[in-house]
Amino acid sequence: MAKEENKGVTVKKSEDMPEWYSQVCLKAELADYSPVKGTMVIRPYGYAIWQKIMDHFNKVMESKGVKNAYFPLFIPESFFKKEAEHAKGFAPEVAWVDAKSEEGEKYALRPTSETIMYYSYAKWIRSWRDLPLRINQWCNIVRWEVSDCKLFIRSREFLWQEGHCVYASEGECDNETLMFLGEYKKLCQDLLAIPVLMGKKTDKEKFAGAKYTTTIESFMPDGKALQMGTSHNLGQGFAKVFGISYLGEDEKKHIPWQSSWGFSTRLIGALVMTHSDDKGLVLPPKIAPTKVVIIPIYKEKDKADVLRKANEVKDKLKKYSVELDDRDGYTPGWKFNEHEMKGIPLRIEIGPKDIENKQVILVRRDNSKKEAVKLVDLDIKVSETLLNIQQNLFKKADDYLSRSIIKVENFEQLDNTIKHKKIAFASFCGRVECEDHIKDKTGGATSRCIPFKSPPVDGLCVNCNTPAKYRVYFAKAY
RNA sequence: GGGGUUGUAGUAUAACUUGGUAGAAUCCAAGGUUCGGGACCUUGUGGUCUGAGUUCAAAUCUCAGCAACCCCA
Repeated sequence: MAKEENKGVTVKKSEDMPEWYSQVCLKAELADYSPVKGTMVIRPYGYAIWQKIMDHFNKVMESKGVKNAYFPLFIPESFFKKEAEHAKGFAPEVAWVDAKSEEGEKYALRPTSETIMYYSYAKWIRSWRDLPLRINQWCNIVRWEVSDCKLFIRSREFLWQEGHCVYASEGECDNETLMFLGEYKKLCQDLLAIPVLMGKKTDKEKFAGAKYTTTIESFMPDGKALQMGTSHNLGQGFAKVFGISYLGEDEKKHIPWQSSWGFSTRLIGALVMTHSDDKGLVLPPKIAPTKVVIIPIYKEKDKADVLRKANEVKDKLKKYSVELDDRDGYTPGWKFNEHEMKGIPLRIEIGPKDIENKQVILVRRDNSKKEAVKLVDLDIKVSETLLNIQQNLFKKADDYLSRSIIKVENFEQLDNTIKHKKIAFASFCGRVECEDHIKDKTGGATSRCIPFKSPPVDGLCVNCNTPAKYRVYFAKAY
């Protein structure tokens, strides 16, 4: 047990989640604050997680024919004005730079890159042979938030990927919009062990300028939903205003269809909130930069023997990204706590007793279970346990999500469900006025998504009692 | 957008009410003893968020700025 208040996380996740969350991010050395309000430093340990996410998704994109590229940070004001809905949607949070063009035109720092990219697309796309065009960029984004900021979850500058594709046909665009959303779901569930709800956004919540927006939503332990990624079918609106067209095989000019899709460093925030506990960060093995840490335990006379054996074990397990903590001057207990704070999935303790018994002690971060494992079985045991931790974390989160969804039949039930920090699954007509009203009356519940396989509608809208078009998940959200 | 709380070594704090030498801890550095769940001794480095004002004198009182956190929209 920690004796000093300032050593571990000093509040319980269940009692003060905002404070707990900040402490875990800071003390696990994922992130730090920076002097400009609403900005943050992603520290090496946090960035290592982002790199793992990038590695995973770069492979996915490569397999789908998406190329990485980079477009400028600065966007001319006139570009925003071309697509009215888009301009209106982003206007409140665009940051403008002081420097202007020689003609006096203002420049924005990109809040998203549709306009600057499609200017180029219009030059590059001439023929049906140029399609489909699939380009992604990894970059920083600036949205000058006025509401409260939170590490990873909401900051004025963040990192993301944005994919922008152009297709000859609507069908192809529809298919790939969904395909990329599906890849996001796989990333969240397989890599991050975070279950998600998948569906469409309502008209109120869709991306400014899109024909429709699809989304994956996760549900945090404090009862708030978190958008994990979105994929938009942009229709032909942007193509029209940016002059993107191609000559078809029929020798006629056509307007193409476009999609865009993105996820951000927010995923790291979701990762922290979903799995971690009162001892600090808990990382699913697949995303953990270090999966196994070895702690040697010795008195001075045993030191050489223990370290030799510890190095042998490290070598044997090197395919799991294993670290040997052989620092002098820290007791084993200190090291246990530190690596628990940083969420390393598996700990191996090796001391004189273990060497004698040809074994090591294996300790899981997710449930603290300790077990003696014979050296001959270690490789297979580590492999199995890492897999089991990954599955266990997903299952816990998935059970929580399932338990949190409450089917409601009227407004009173919806309101009650939101007050109890659950997700209400409600019949809904889809009108913006109704959604505004629900948000207002429930103290902030927004529609998270209309599931793709929405059950047959048999009821009336919870707000206006007209026949409902579909069922929608409502929850408060980050 | 509205309201509230807070800001003192790297961290977490004491002194603030009643203005008067910023003090213990921990971290960090050096040396020594330790080492199976946050060990200990000795020595050392390091601090009042920024800027104005009041005052002989400001960590303390006033104002503004900046930042963090919380609640509500």
